[in-house]
Amino acid sequence: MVKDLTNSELDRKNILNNNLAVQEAYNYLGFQGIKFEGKFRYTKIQVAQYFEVDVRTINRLLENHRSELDQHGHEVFAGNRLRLFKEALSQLKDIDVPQLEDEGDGELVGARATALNVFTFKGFLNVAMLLQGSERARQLRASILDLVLDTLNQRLGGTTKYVNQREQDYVPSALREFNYRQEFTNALDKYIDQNQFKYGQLTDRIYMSIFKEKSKEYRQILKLNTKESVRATMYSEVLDLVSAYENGFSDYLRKAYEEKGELLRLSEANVLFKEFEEMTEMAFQPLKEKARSLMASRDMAFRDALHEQLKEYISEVSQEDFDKFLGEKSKSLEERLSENIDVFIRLKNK
DNA sequence: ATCGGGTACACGAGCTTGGC
DNA sequence: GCCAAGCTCGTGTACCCGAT
Repeated sequence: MVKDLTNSELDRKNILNNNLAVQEAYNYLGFQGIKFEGKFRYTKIQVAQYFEVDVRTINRLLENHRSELDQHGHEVFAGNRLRLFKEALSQLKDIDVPQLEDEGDGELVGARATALNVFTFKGFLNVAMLLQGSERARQLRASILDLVLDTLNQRLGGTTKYVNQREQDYVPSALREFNYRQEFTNALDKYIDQNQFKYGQLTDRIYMSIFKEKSKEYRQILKLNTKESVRATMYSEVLDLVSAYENGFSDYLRKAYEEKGELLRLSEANVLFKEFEEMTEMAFQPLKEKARSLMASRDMAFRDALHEQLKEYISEVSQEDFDKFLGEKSKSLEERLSENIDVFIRLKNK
């Protein structure tokens, strides 16, 4: 599916929030900005010249997409900041930066200018994603999409299946969940009649309650084969919630069993689950919303997977998330495991 | 629907001017 | 020669419009 960046704010944000990709794009383009306050800056005139469009066209983008552009680094310099920026500019002129000399005939800033539109590199990319008419912008959009895929592939070694395991919280959450899962299956063994369907059915009920998909549907959406573990692909926030359900429902089953004094039937357990779900509805609501939103948004951005049932929860993936899963602190599971060995031992001895 | 063009007004820093 | 008021200029912002 080819994304049309010019008409999807969500897709634009998902690229601009990916700092790694933005960094790659900067290196790739070699469009040198003026370093100011730690960021590379471009004046409105520079941006217009780069894309070979009228300055007026950039003005119109500013009128129609102001908040988005501001969010991605567009600013108006005035007063003291403008003075400092002009100084930085004239210093560059002295050292004779060819990039700046070549572009256009006039000065980048008039001496008496009292306000100035300035973009960061990210803002410049944002403009590229909005300009429909510029051929250079169109080419840049295509390169960006390739770059995003490349960096994703580079980081993840070709597969996005286990991208969920790359963040710091995954291993502790997975280990905790593993323990609660054991308690849960123990509870199903102890309190429910012998029935080959009980594990699958009640697990699916938990999944349905949290993210509106049964295990089978989830597998299809993430293209997992039968040997691949569903839980190994879940984000820590989802795993935590699964743990909460398993722990809570195990206890609920035990009480029902003790009250009844004999083994429960699977049909009874299903009714009990419905009760449990209603009882915890309000308490779990905020966590469910969060888990659904993170899961749907991340799977869209990282795995190119669409959870149809969670469509309304899709939003942008935050910069923090991109860093968490793809940035310097992100790591493969093998690295995480050796790091978390003490946690593992602690949980095992519980 | 997008783009370039036009107009009008606001703003503030630098320049000009005129009174002392 | 000095100072402050007022003017000038480049820019931003917000409209509208017609050509393509």
